[in-house]
Amino acid sequence: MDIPTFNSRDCGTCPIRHRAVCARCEPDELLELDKIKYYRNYEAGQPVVWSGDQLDFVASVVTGIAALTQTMEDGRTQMVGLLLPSDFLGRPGREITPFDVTAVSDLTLCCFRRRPFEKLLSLTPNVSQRLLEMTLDELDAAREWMLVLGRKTAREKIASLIAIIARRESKLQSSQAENAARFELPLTREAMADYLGLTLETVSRQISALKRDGVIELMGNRQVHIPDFRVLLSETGDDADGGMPA
Amino acid sequence: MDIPTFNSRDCGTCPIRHRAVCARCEPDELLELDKIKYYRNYEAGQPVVWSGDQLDFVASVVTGIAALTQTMEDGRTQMVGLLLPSDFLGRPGREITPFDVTAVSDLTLCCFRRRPFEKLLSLTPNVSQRLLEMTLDELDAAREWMLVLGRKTAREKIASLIAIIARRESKLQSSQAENAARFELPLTREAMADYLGLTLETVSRQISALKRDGVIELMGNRQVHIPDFRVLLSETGDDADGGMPA
DNA sequence: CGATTACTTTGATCCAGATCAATAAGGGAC
DNA sequence: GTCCCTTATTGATCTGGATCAAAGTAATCG
Repeated sequence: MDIPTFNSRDCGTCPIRHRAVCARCEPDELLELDKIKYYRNYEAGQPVVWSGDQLDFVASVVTGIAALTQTMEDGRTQMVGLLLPSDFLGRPGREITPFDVTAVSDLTLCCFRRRPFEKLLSLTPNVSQRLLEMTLDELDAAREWMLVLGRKTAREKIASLIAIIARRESKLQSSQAENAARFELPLTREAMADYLGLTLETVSRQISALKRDGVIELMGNRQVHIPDFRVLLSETGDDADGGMPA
Repeated sequence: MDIPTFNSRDCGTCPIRHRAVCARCEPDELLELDKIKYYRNYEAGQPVVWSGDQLDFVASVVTGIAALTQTMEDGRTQMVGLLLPSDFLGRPGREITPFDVTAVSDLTLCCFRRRPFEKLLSLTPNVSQRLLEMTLDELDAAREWMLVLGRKTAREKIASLIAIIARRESKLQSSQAENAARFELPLTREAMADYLGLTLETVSRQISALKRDGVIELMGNRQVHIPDFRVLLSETGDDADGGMPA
């Protein structure tokens, strides 16, 4: 993950300008992007949009975490996506969001008004290629997650979720000296349950079990320490090699 | 879903040229696409690629059905995607497939060698926009499916699967005069189980139950008749309005 | 045509995770 | 500090779907 520093300040804040785009865009493409860009902030728990509502912008996550959830007629809910920094939200060519979007932690979005963004897309192959890449990544992650939902046991689900978060978090601080890691769990037990297709009681029980078995250590409810990452991975049920991008 | 007939024969066979692309492409972009295009055929059951293998082409489905599946260390498998005609397979910018691709029925793919296709992508905004659209559709479908896997009961899962297939099939023949439909189930019980995160016994039991309750009628094992589509939908657990694209 | 093989249905039992219910532990605000 | 409220843990019981086991039904092939 090399971040070319065409313009270091902006590259750090707007994922659509990150990497690929920055490296290859013409300066005036970037100017165009900047002209229609603005930031929005949400507090933890606050809704971004409801399913069925108009979403008049597309955005990418700068900091914080957003959840995509779907709700059934009788109120059962399933989280169908977890947007971490640099993930993309919304889609060009569609006005309506098919799921609820909620800020799970304090959240900053880098937004682009839809119309100008779409226009820009049709003119600049690099921007749309970058967007395609991001979308394909999210699709891979979604499919990875289907395996988790469809076939894993409760214990494996918890281990998988912790592994994914650990990987994303420690990628940011990239301080994973060896096989240990330490980070903050950004989700409540309920949110985890919602993501994993479990109940919050089961989540709690399995976390306790992993703690008891020495796979993870908890300081308070959120601060996690993983003494040996390989042990955690062996609990996910995944293939030793290929497992888990996201 | 209007299919503009820029060139009716080709539009019917190559989904990447369908719709959006056909309507907006310059003739020479289409020529470029045609130059690097070729067809491949697979028999039902035959593998297209294995997880981890090189995939030196990208493709879209012309006829038949392909399944994307992932396998866990201990052999548990989960289908993570079902590619129906016009769906896209493979991704520009990545050589390796992260899941097994198998022909579920006899299958024809419209293939493009990777390199020339990527080059074309970077030059023609319309083609990459079209591809982006298709990818976003698949992403939506994947997320829809996460709800099915995470929160639905076995009966609801079966009803959802039948509803999705019915919608895709009858879209093709668009002969759904009123609320009835009749079509071929293209999957074995085992493949359904694999997609739904169930066992084949449970699939069989639930299909029998839906038959007993008059929601569906079977002639042989594969031919399905749905007397009233709305009854089937009420069994999916989805919201009356917003439910199930894909 | 019967034989072999693959697919499907149905039955009996078991167990992982849901559900119901209570208690404990943080974490602000005052 | 105490009170209130949200989040988390733990226990007891129940149940939907898995698992194990056995027929039943098509399809394919010599």
